[in-house]
Amino acid sequence: MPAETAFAPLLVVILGPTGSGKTALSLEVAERFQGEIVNCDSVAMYREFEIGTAKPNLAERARAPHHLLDCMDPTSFVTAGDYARMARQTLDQIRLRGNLAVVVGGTGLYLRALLDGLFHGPERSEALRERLRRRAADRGPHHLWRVLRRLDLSAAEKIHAHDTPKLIRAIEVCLASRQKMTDLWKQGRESLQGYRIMRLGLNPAREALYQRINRRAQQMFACGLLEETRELSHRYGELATPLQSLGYKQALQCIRGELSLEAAIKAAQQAHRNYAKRQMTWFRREPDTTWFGGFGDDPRVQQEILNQVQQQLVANR
RNA sequence: GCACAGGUGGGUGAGUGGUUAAAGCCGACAGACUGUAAAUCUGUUCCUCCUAGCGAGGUACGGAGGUUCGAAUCCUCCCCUGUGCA
Repeated sequence: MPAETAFAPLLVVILGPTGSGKTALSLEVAERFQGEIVNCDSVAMYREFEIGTAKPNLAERARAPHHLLDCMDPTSFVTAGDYARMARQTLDQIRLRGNLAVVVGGTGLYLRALLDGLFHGPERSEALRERLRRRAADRGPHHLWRVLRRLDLSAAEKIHAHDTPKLIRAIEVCLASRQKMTDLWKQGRESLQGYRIMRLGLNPAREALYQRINRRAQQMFACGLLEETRELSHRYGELATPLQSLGYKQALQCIRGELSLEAAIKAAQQAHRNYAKRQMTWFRREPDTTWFGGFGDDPRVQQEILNQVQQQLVANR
């Protein structure tokens, strides 16, 4: 370990798929070591979205300070860049207070943006995107890909011709910066400095995870997800970003009469399961992660993790 | 009991004599991911073998026979399911 990081403060990162018990675990860690929790879940950042996001409830939030939770207006957009900036500021403040920062979340891109940084590229341009989308609509399915190939061949080789959002971002970067996106990538990223990062991964058995996800999604509907969705869609319009996400999307379809309640629950469960799987694909690549084959609310898993964090904190001194 | 309709791979559902191990969709599994990522996209998906290939063999469209060079597809009988009439 490099000398300058040997005495750097510890940063605990808890990652894992949805339903793996990250919240319960983070609370234990924060309580025990005077920690503050930094949310790293894209949808949980939006205010007023409660039931469908499985945010920590009020009693849970009282157990430790929480950050980047409930901090955005439902009509706003958050990007990975926004998140990384806010999270880094939050981390600085926690450090000044002498507390342990515990980053908890399931949004892989946000976590990477925070820890590794993003490349130095231009921000989104809504106008440009609108133009691209419109042109793509009447010029056929591979139009965007052909445009990108002309602007940045190696980017086009990496991005599949069907992957519209990534093609649009790449074209946007090339056009706005007047450089190839892949050239900008070569300039590197600004990774988070000054912390000893301890990544703890939760990886419960797939079958058990899916069962838990099914149960939880059903409970969300039983606890009033439909009512919450109805209210939020009235207030912010059906197009509000968080209303497009897991559970809310299906609830909205049910409200519109496109899905029966039973079908909506099934679809929501399915979407959550698929999401959990995608998260695992992402997190498996996360470097230097210590994996635990259980749920974060399992006392044995908690005990083991508490011990390991303890050891790291002692080693820090 | 009679009359129709139908039984296809994990599910759904095409296919009605031959490049059909069987479309498509879903699921499952695996993968990608550099500013809306709870998004978006890709691959594999009967079994066995290898020199790992538009490779070889074996099974497979309810069951048993049959017709045919060749059957998921045609014929016979049987077993199930749905609907209508008794």
